[in-house]
Amino acid sequence: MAKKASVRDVRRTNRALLVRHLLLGGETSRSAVGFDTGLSPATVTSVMAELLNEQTVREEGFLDSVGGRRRVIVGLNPDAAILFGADVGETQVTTAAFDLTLNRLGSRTTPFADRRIEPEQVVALLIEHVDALLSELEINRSKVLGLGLGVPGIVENPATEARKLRESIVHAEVLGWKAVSFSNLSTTLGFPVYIDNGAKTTTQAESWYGSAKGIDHAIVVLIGDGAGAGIITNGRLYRGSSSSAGEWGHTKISLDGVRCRCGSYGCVETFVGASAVLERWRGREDTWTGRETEGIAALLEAFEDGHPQAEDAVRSVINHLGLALSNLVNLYNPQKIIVGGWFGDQIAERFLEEIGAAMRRFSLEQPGSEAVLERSRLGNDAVALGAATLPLDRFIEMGWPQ
Amino acid sequence: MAKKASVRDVRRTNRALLVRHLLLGGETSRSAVGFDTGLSPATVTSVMAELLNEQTVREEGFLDSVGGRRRVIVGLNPDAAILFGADVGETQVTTAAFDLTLNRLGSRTTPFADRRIEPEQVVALLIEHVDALLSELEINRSKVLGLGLGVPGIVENPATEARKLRESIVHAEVLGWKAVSFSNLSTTLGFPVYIDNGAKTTTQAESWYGSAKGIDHAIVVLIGDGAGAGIITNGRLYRGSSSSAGEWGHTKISLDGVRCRCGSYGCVETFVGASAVLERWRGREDTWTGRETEGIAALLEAFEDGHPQAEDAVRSVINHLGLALSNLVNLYNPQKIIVGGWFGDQIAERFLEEIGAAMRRFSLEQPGSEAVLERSRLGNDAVALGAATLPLDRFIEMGWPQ
DNA sequence: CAGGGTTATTTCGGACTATAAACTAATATC
DNA sequence: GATATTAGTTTATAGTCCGAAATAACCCTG
Repeated sequence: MAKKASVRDVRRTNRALLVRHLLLGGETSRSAVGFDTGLSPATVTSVMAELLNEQTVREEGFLDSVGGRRRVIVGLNPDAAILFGADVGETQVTTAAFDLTLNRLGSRTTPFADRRIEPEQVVALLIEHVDALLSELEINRSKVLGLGLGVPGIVENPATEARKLRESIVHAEVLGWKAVSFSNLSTTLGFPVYIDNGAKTTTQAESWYGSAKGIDHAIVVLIGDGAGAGIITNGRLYRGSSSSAGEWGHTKISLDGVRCRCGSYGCVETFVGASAVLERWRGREDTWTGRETEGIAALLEAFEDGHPQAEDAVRSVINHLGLALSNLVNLYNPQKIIVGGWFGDQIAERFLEEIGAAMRRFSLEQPGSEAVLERSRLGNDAVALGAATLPLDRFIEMGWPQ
Repeated sequence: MAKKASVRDVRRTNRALLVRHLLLGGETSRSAVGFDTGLSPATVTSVMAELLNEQTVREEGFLDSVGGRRRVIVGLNPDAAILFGADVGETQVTTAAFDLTLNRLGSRTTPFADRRIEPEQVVALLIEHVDALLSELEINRSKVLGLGLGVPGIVENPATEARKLRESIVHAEVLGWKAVSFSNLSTTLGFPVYIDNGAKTTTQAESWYGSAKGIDHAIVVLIGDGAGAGIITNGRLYRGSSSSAGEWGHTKISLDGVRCRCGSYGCVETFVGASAVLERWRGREDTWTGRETEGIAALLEAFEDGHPQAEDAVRSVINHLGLALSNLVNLYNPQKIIVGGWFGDQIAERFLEEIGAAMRRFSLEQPGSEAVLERSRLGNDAVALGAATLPLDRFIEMGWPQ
C-alpha cells in the first residue's frame, strides 16, 4: 500500500515536478519556476544544473530585465529525446513521432480493411512506421525513449505501476484479439513499449493538453460507434485494479433493450453509440454498416430539415446521453466532463447545451451544479499523442534509463 | 497538482508508515517492522526512538529468542490518546470513545423521534456525550486527538485535504439540513472536529478493519432505506472534487420508474432500497413507514413460505442489485465489492451467491471475473469507528498537534 | 558614465535524513 | 565456556533542501 521514502525520492519528486512544469508551462526563468513550484531558488538552481548537464533542459537566451539582472530562459530541450505514439484504430494504424515537448515531428498511417488485423500485422506495421520515421527524421534509435500504443479494447495490466505496462495483455473484441501480448515488440524495436486502451490515452492527452488540463477530477467521454470513458481522479488517470476501469459504454441504463455487442442488454452504447442511433433511426437494416459517418451526417441533415423521426432520434440521444452522464456525475463528482469521439464531437457541437441540461436534470443538485460539460479540444491525433505520454510520463518520473 | 518534497517529508512519510503498520498489524519487533516496511534497521531504530520518546509507542516485553538476541515487543501505546467517533443517524446519535488502537472504550446513544433533529440539538448531544464519556473514563480533555462525525447526506468540502474537513458544509436531506456548518463545535469541545458522510466513514472503517482491509480498489455498498456507496481507489477513499462522490443510490438504471425522494426517476435506490422494495411488494400503502425492518422481516418470511409475490419482490431486488453493482464493476474495476447496511446485510446473508451471479452476468467479462462480492464484517458500529479514523488518520500523517 | 538600487542566480553552511558498516547486546547451541 | 546467531544501536557518510550571503547583471539617475 504505502511506500517508504528516502532522501533520493525527494530529489526524484522535485525533479519530476520541474520537468513537468517545463513541459506543461513552456519556457520560463529559474525564478519563476521557483515561485510556481514553491521550491527555493537554491534548489531550482541545483536541479536545473542537473537537467542542463544531461541535456534535458537548455538555456535559450534571456528575458528582458525588470529592473535587475535579466532572467535566463530555460526550457525543455526538444531534441533531447524522441517519443513514439501509435494509434491502433478499427480501420487504420497511425504512428507518430514526437520530440520531448510533444511536438509532432511526423507520422505514418496504414489503413486496413474489414476491421480485421492480426496482432502480428500490427507489430510489422509499427516496426515499419518507426523505421520509416527514424530515417525520415534522421534520428538515432538510441534517442528514443519509448513507444506508447493505444489500442481499442481492454488492456490487462498485472501491476498497477506504469513501468510495467510492457507486460500487458490486450483483449480487443472489435479486432478479434483475445489475450494478445506484445512483449517481444520491445526487444525488436530496441526501446520500451507501453500499451494502454485508446480511450485512456486520449484522456491522458486531454488531461495534459486539452480541455482537462490541470483539472484534478475530470472525465473524458468518447462516443463513436461505441462509447468509452477515461477518468481522471486526483489528477491522475484512474485504471482500477486491472486497468479496465472506465467501461462506461457498457454500464446499463435500462433493464431491457437492444442487445449490445458485449452480449448484454441496456448498455449506454446501445443508446448513444452512432451505430445504435442509426439503427434506431432507420430500423435494423444494417444500411450504414461501415459508413456510419455518412449515416450520422444524413441524420443531422434530416434533423435540420425537420423530419420528425430524425428529431426523435436526436432527442433520444440527448436524453439518454444526459442520463448516462449524470450517473458519472453522481458517482465521480467531477469538475469537468469532456465529450469527444467522432460522433460525440458532432452532437456536442450542436447540442452541448441540451446535453448539459439533461445531465444536470438527472444529477443530484450538488455534484450536478459543479460538473461543467465541455467539448474536446483535441482532434483525432489525441490517441497517438496520449500514447506518447506513456513513455514521457515514465521519463518524467524516473529520468533517463539506467 | 503535484507537490514539492523536502527532507522533512521523508521522515513524515516513514513515521506514518510505521505508525500505520503498528496500528493495522499490531505488536511486533523492530526487526519485523524493518522487514515488512523495507526500512533499514537503523531507520527503524531512529523513528521508533522518536515515537517511544513521545509515548506514541511503548515497549511491552520480549519475544522468545530464535537463536539470537531476543526481540523487544513494540506496539502502539493505546493510552497515548483518545479519539471520538460519532454516528448521526436517522433515528439516533451515537458517540463512541476509542483509544489509539481503536479499541472502543465506551459509548453513548440518544435516540430522537420522527427522523428530525436540529443541528443545534446534535451539537448539544455531542457535547453531552463527550463530557459524559470523558468523566466516565476519567480522561483528560487534552488527550483527545479529535472527534470524527459521520452524517447522513452530502458533506461539501472546500479543500480536498482531509485536514480541512472541519470547515465542511453538510446537506442532509433526510434530516432536513441545508448547508449546515459545525465550525463552532470544535471551539466548544476544545479539539478538532472532522466531518464526513456516514457511508464514507463506514467505508473507511471497512478499509482499515473490515472486509476491504488492505485492498487497493474496493467499493462498499450500503443499503438501508436508501442506498449509498463508498469507493476506495488506490488504497484511499475517493471523495471527488467536492466530496460528494459515490452517490450510487441515485444513479439511474431505468429510463422511467417510480419517483425517488431525490426528485428524479429510475434511481437505484427505488429498486433496492428497503422502503422501495416494501412498496413494490405491498403496493403504495405506506404501511411500513417507520417500521421498515419489520416489513423486511415479514417479506423474507413470506419468501420462505413460498409466497409468489414475495418471491417476485426478492428476485427483483437480486436482479436490480446485480445490475446496479455491475455498473460499479464496469466503471471502477474493483477487486472487491462489500455489501452492508441493515437491509444489504439481510439480503446478502441469504442471497450473496445469487446477487454475485447477477452482477457478473451484467458485467463485462474481465472486470466481472475479478470483482469478488462479500458481506460486510463490521456491524452497526462501523459509522462511528470509521468516523474515529478521521482524526486518527490525521494523527498518523501529521503527528501530534503543533 | 559612475554609483546606487533592483532583481536573478549561485554559493555556502546548516539542519535533517536514510543507510551501510561496524559494533554491542543477548540469546541458543554444542 | 566458546561460538554462532539474531536483534538492535552507533557511527560515518552521502544526499537533500533551504536560508543567508555573495555575486551577477541589469536599470536608472544625475
